Amino acid sequence: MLRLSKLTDYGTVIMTTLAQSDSRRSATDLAATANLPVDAARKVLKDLARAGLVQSERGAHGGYALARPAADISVTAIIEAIEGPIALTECSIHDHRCEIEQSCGARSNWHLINRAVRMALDQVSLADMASPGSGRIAALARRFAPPAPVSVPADSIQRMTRA
Amino acid sequence: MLRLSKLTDYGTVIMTTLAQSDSRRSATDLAATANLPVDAARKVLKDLARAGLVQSERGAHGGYALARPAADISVTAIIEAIEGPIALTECSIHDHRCEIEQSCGARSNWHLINRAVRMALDQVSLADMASPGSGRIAALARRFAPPAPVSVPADSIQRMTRA
DNA sequence: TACAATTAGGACCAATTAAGTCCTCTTTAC
DNA sequence: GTAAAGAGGACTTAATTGGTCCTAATTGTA
Repeated sequence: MLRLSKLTDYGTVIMTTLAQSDSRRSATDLAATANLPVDAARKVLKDLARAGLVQSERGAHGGYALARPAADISVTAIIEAIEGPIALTECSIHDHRCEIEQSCGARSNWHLINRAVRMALDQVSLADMASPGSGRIAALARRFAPPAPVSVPADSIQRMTRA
Repeated sequence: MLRLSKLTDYGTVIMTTLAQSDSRRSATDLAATANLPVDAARKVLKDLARAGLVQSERGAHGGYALARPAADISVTAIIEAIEGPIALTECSIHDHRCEIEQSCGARSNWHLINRAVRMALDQVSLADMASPGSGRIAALARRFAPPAPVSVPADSIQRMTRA
């Protein structure tokens, strides 16, 4: 569906909450603040810790804190920590696992499209997510808009039907 | 998983095949050319027809053809024809269907991030997909690369931990 | 007119994936 | 020693996807 999993969504919310805290927070505490199911929050935090995005401390008074400044954590990093590498199609990462690979003219393009999407996500940092009014994300969206008019000029249209 | 469904993938392959044909092709024929399961191809073609991306003709010698020039069909259109609107998160399209909506600081940003991704996809046309050597997609990927150095300059990092 | 080739529109089932729980173990402060 | 916390993973249920199949409607041709 080209949709992030719910856990990933939770992940961004939790990270945003963490970015706005100045001390270590427990999973329970974070879940309560962010209004998330506790067990799910725990699971997500474990993933984030494994990926090195948050630092965990065990034991009484333990909890989680960002492992580095929010500006240094991209949305991509959060997504990939929870659901693995971004890959719009099977062939955008693994080669040779697709049966039609030979006959498929689209493959090399998927690599590139995947990269474009990944870069879009790469350029949004947790700091951007956590400061709604900053306008940096809006600026990014603007930068990605088509350079010229939205639709291709009619005389440049090359019909793909070939002889 | 942030992955397109297999049917969508088939859709792009089928459309690519169609873009390279100069006459109407039957579902069976297209499936054979593209090396896809026939039933799946049929299903995809029905979706594409409903969305107005291909024109169908019933009866003997019926089949499918692109409804407009390949340069006028975006990858977004193909994706949305098969799996509905692009929405990275629940809240990127529907408002009010998420329980944590009030408390969630990330929502407004997801709208914008979603838009950025959508625009990336918007700018790839079927004509681009169908001509592997054109370099237009590579150019797009380049345009989306971060403007300055990849990592934010250290002195501009604003720690999100607040008092 | 009958028939064969096609698309239209779903229904159905099996396999996979995601979401949500729960359990046990380890670590640490008090 | 005990309670609070994270680590790691198993398990169950629900949702989604992928693949198949069936029946109707349409159209060219013998």
